[in-house]
Amino acid sequence: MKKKSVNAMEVAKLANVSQSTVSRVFTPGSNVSEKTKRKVKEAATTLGYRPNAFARGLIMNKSNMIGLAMKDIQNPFYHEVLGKFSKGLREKGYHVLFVYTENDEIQQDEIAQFLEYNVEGVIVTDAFLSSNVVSHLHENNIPVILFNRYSKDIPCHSVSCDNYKAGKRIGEFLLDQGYSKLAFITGRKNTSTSQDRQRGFCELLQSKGINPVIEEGDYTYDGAYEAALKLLTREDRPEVIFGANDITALGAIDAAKTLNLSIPEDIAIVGFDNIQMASWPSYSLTTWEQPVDEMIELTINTLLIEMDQKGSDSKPTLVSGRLIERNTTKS
Amino acid sequence: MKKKSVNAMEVAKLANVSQSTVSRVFTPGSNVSEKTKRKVKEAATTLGYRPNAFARGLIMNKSNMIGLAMKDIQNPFYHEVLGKFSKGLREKGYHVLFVYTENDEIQQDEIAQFLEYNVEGVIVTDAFLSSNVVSHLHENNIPVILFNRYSKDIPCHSVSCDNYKAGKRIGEFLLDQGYSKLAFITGRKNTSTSQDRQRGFCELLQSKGINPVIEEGDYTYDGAYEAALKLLTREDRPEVIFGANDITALGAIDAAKTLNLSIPEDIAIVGFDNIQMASWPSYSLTTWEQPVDEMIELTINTLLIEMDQKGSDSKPTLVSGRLIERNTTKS
DNA sequence: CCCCAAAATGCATACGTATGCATTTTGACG
DNA sequence: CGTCAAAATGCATACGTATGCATTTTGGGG
Repeated sequence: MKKKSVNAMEVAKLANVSQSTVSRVFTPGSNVSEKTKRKVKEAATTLGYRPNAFARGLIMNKSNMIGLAMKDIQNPFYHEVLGKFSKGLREKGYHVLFVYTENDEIQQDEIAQFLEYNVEGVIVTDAFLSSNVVSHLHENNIPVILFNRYSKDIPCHSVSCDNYKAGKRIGEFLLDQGYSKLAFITGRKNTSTSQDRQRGFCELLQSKGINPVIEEGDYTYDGAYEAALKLLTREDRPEVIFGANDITALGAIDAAKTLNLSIPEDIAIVGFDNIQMASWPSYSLTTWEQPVDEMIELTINTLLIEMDQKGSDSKPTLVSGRLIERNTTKS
Repeated sequence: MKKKSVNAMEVAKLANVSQSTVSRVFTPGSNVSEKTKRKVKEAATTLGYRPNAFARGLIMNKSNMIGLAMKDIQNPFYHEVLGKFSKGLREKGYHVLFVYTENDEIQQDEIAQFLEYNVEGVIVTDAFLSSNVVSHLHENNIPVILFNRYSKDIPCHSVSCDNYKAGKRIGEFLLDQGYSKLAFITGRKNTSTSQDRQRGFCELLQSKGINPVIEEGDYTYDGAYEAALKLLTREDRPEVIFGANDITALGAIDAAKTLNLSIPEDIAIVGFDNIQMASWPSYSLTTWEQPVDEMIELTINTLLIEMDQKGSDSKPTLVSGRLIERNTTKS
């Protein structure tokens, strides 16, 4: 069985034109008469011809691919995000080269794929970049954008929720509800998301003279469960736990249930992300909704602009979101 | 700012060799002396050279890419699967071209991407292919494999859990526990997974003279919640609900909780997939574990074999899995 | 019917790599 | 040191497409 690579030449022969003309038919905005365009398209369909993306990419120095890196984590939030990125990018004519990374930090050899395949941009969600990886990409004129992460040490664009403000707003909300003993379960400590939510939350409380208890989590259900158990068995039990994300909050809910505490009477709980599960009756979690669609759109647009005019100043983009009140806080 | 495409020629000049030699250095198994290999690699590092995958793919007619198609669904099971595929394929030297589809059936224009980029194989999870799409791929010598799906109308390989046997086994188990009034909530009716689980379950029960109640779901939490409400408010309430997957079962659990039924005393519930959430204390769901790692490995290996020697007979591969007993069934 | 600008098309080349074949280098042995 | 097979390297070309430039065709006005 032979390799049947139907190429532009064969189409050209069948349509009695030159290979150039075939190429032009498949290049929008070229000068081709309607008549030959029809003729060529017909021939192409007959032979089942499709332009070879490799040859095209080689000569045009354009791959139409975007690299998408994502870390292994049990958070449905990112599954949703992945789908929306894929859809949004396709609408703009780009394809997704996907890399799943197991390390906290994107490694050189994972970037290597992106470079070899000439991706035109890279989106990183839920993972880090060391600054030399970023500069490695920048040297090759490939813009990078962090989704839901940022770092001031690393010169690249980012789009995320204004976690600091959201943390403050949540603190404010909880004080308004009359709570005075509050706790926070962190995510992985080295993530900007966790840090900012904590900082906003704590600063607001401290400005009112309240010092929240901090317990360390890692954005996983199990980690949060353990952390919540510690908090809930303190002699001085908090009245509210704010979890760094929804999964964390769900872990805390289950820990409370295990201890036969009732929610929100004995312990109130607040999460962050508004994943689908947060609305399930078993949990009905009060949480912060990130405007995912807006964030995705911003990310894609920022990246496309950056691909056009390389080297604009990198700056973090922040969106706000809003509080979703459900039944894990008193109303 | 110029396009700085460091190519093999520049490396060759720096290392005082020919471009051919540079190419050979980056082609495993070629004849190159150790000395020049070192010299070239050093020059390559200095210049930051990476072989251009497009040029390489063009001449070798080999893209080292696998197309992965996945449908939009709120099932964490597939998130896990995606990660493992990505990892497994990379270990074999392949990259992932990712396509998220919103339709039940993979469309021609989604396949088009795969063809243009010369993917060497296609993995489809949780979605369908019409037979003309499959033949379209086969015409181009691209093997396709269905993960967790199959169809006897469509001539292509597949790897899935033996859902029929598992359904039987679950029926058997529940009868052993002494239940006699059983119900099943389907997934999307047109999926082989849902059909087979239902068929195995029902056939076993019917062989014992029991007719389970069937309620229609769609593999979503909300659909299952509604379906379970219907079942649980029947005058003749079932003792057990078997949900076509874990998400379905979780929806059923929450419906039961909403009605203040206790689990498993008033109503027992069984799921399928053993997603992480099934083990969370709030649910602690009895379910069927699919041997995901084994399935992934089988899928990848089958695909690679098929890529080597095209055109072997397509046959479904089945694996078994096992029952995980937790607290939603009496022990 | 002719003329000429504009539109359409063809020709030739370039993109960066792999590889068959020719040529040179290596190194073991006589 | 000479010989010669094997190893290493270089040369030239091909992969399939896009595009600048040259050439041909088109069509409208005189």
